Amino acid sequence: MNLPLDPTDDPSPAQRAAPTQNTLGESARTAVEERILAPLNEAQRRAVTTTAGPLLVLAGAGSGKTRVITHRIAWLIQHEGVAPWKILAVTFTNKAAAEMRDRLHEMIGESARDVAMGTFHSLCARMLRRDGEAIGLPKGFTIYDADDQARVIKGFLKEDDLPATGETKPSLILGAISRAKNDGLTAEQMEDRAITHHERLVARFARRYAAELKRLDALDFDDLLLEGLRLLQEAPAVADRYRAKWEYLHVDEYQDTNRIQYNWVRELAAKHGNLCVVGDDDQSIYSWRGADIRNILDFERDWPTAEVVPLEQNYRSTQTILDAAHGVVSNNQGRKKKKLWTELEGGDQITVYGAFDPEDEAAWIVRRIEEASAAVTGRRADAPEPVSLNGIAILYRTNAQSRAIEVALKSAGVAYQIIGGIRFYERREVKDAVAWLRALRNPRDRIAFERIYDAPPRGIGEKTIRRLAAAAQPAYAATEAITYEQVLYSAGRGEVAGITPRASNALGSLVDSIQRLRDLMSSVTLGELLDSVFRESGLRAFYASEGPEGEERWANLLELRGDAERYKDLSTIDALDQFLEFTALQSDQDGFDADVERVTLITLHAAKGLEWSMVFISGLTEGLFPHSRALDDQEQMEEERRLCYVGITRAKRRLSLSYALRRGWGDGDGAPSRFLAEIPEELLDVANDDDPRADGETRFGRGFRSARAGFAGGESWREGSGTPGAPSGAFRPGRDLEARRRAYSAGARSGSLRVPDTDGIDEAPDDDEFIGEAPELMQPVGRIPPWAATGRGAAGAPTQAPGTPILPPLRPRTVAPTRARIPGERYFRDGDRVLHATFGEGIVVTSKLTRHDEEVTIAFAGSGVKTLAASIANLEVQG
DNA sequence: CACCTAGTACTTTTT
DNA sequence: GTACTAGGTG
Repeated sequence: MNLPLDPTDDPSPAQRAAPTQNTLGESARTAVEERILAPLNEAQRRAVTTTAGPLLVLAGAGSGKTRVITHRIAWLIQHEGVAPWKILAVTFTNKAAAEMRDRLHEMIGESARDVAMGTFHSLCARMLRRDGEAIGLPKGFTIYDADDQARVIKGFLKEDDLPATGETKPSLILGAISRAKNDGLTAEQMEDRAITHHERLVARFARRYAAELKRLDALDFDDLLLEGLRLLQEAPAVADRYRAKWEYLHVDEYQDTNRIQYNWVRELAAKHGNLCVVGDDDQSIYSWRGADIRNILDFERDWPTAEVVPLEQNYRSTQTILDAAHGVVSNNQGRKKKKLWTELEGGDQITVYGAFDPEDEAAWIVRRIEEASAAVTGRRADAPEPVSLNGIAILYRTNAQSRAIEVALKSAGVAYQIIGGIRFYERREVKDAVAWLRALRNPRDRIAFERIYDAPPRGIGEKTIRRLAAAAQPAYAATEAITYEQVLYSAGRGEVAGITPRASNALGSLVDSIQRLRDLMSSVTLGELLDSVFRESGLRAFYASEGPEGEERWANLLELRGDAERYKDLSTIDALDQFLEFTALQSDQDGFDADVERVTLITLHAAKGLEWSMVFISGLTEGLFPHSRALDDQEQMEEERRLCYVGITRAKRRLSLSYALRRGWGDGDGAPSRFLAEIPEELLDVANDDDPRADGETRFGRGFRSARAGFAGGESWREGSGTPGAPSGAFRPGRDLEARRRAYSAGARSGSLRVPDTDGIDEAPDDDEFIGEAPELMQPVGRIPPWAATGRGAAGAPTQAPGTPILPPLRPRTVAPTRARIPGERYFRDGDRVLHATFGEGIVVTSKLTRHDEEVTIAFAGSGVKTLAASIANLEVQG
C-alpha cells in the first residue's frame, strides 16, 4: 500500500515549479481529450467536462461513479491545466481514497500524489493537527474511538455508583450524545432542551463528557468533524488558506454525509463554488450515523445554479439483478424516480433457498460455492463459468451472523476473509501496545494510561486506578498545567494519599519504564520505539509465556511493528501522530483485499462500493433483515430496503438469497423477508422447490410462497395479529407460554413434578420427557432485554415490554440418555418422519450419537422442537 | 488488594 | 463468542 501522504501538505517548491498542461498545443490537447473521454459514455463525459460551478452527479449503482471522479480529476489536471494540489476528493473510506489515487496514478502518473484525498475524518484530523491551535486545540490531541469513549462514561458511572446497564448503558448514552452533536447541539443546549428524566440524565453526562475530553486532550469521531467545521468558521485566515488551496472539490458517497460534513464542504466551497458531489439517494444507508438524505435531495435547492447529471447505465450487473434491485427499492416513497439499465440482458435467475436453521443455510451456501468454483479447484472440469473465490462474497445484516457461515467454510476447507467484526486495530494486544504510544504522545490521555496498567497486569488494580483518578481531579482544577502523568509520577514517589506502598512501588517502576521510553523518543524511529515498548511494557515477556494464544497475539504485535516501519522517514512525533491517526481512523473496509483467492464475508453496510461476480445475501428473514428495529418505523424500513438494494446491486452475474426459518435463541422464528416478496417471481429460482418450506404453511413456519402470497395480498404487518408469513407452528413465544401453563397444571394434577434446569437440559430424567413442571419453573430466568422489544417479535407474535419476565423453557429441551441401546448405531436420519405418543407427528432435524445413546432433535407440529433420547422416548419412524 | 475463574447476559449497521 | 460480574485465592 502506498505511503500515507499528508493531503493537507503544500507541494514542495519543485512540484510547484512543475509545468502544467496549460501550455499544451492543440494536437496534444486533442490527444488528452481522446484518452480521458474515450472510455466514457455520454452522461459520464458531461460529468467529467462540467468543471466550473456546482455539479450533482446522480450515480446509480455500478454506473461508473469512481471512474467519473478519477477521469474528472485527470481532465482538470491535463485538459484544464489545474494544478493537482488544487484538487480535493473526499471519500467514504481510506480504502476508497487509496484506490482512487491508484487509478489516477495509472492515468496521469506521479502528479496523482499531489491531489488531496481522504475521508472527512482523516482530512479534519490533519487540518486540526496542523492548524487546530488557531481555535485553541492542543497539537498532540488523541483521537478516541468507541471503546475509549465508553471507558470515559464508565468512569462517570463508577464515580456515581450507577450500573453500566439499562438506561445508563454507555453505548446508549454515547449514542444520544453523538446524535445531539450531529444536530449541532452543545451540552448546554441539550440541558436546556431536556424534558424527560432520561434526556436530563444524558445531557448531564454530555456536559461532563465534553469537559473530560477537553481535559484529556482528546477528540472523538464527532469532534473531529465538529472542530474541523469550527476551524473553517472561526479561524478566517486559516479558512481562507484552505479555500484558496482547494479550488476543485469532490465528494463521493454524498448521500451518506451528515449536516456537519455538509456545512464543512459548503465552507470550503464558499469562494469558488466548484463543488462536485456524487451520490445515489437509493444507497443512503447511514442515517443512524447522522447522514441526512436531504443533503442529496435538496442539493439543487441549496445550489440553484447546479448542473445535474444522472448516470443510469449500469456496467456491473445483469438485467435480472437490476430488475430484482428495482423491484425492491421501488417500494420506497421518498426517492428520486429512476431506473438503471444495462446492456447485459437476461442473466441467471436469482436462486432462493429456504433453510431450516442458520447451519443448514450456511451448508447450502458452501455447497453452492464449491459447485461454482469446482472448475477452479479442479474437481469438475465441466462446471460452467467457474468463479474464483475472490469473486464471491457472502453478505449479512449483522456481524454475529458470520459465525455459522465461517464454521461451514472452515470445515469445507474453503478460504475466506472476514471484513469487520473485530478488526485488527481493535484487538486487545494491539490496542494495548497502541495505548503505550498514546500515553507517550499525550501525557493527559488518562484512558491510555489506565489501559497500560493492565497491559500486562502489574499489580495496579481498580482501587489504585480510582484513587489516581481522584487525585488527578483537584490537580487539574488547581492548574491546567498539571497532567495526569505528573500525578502518576507523584504517586510513584508515594506522594499520593491512599495509594498503598505496594501499588506505589508498582507505579514507580512503571514510571521508570515510561521515562526510559520518553528518553528514547527523540533518537529512534517509530519501529524501534515500538520494540522498546514491547520490552519495557512487559508485553513481549507476557505473551511469550502464554502458549499458543500468546503466540498469535505476539504475531499481531509484530504485524503492528511492520506497519510502523512505513513511517521510518518521519520525525518520531510526526510518525507517532500519523501512525496513531491511522490506527484510529482505519475503517472496516480498509482491511479488504480484493486480490487474494478467498471468499469474502462482509456486512451489507461494509459492502457498499464493492462488487463480486457471485453474491450471497443470507439471513433474509423478517426481524433480521429487515431488522426488528425497523419493523414499526416507516423511515427505518425504507433504509433497510435501500440496504437490500445495495446488497443486490453488489452482484455482477449471480445472486443467491437465503433465509433460515429457525433462528438462534428465544426470539422466535423468522418468516421469509418481505424483500423476497418484492422481487418479481419470474426472476427467482427456488432451490428447494420440492421442500415444504418453499410452499405453504409448514411445521416450521410459513413457507416462502405462502409468505409471498401474504405480502402480495396486502396483509398488514403493522396492525393486527402479526407479520404475514409468521410461522404457524412451533416457537411462538405466546404459544410456548400457553403450553407451559398447560403442562404445569397437568403436572400439578399428576403430582409427578420435576425441576428441570433453566437451560432446558435435564440431567438424569427417569422418564422420556417432562411430565409436569414444578412451580419453580414459573420463576423468570431473565427479562426481555430492551433491544428485543419492538412491539412485534420476529415471529410476528406480539412481544412483551422490556423487563417482562422470560419463563423457562422457551427453547428446545434436551433429554439426556440414561440407558444404552446398541452403542454407536444411529437409528434416525434427518428428515425422518416420526410419531411420538405425546407430541404427535414430527420431523427429525438432527440426530447425534453420544456415548450411551442417540439424541434426536425433532420438530413437532404442535409442540415445538425437542431433543429426546432415542432409548427412552418411544419414537415410531413412519414411511 | 490484585488477579483468576466460572457463570451470566447480551448481539444493527461504523467513520 | 464476548464482556462483564461475583466470588474465591494468594
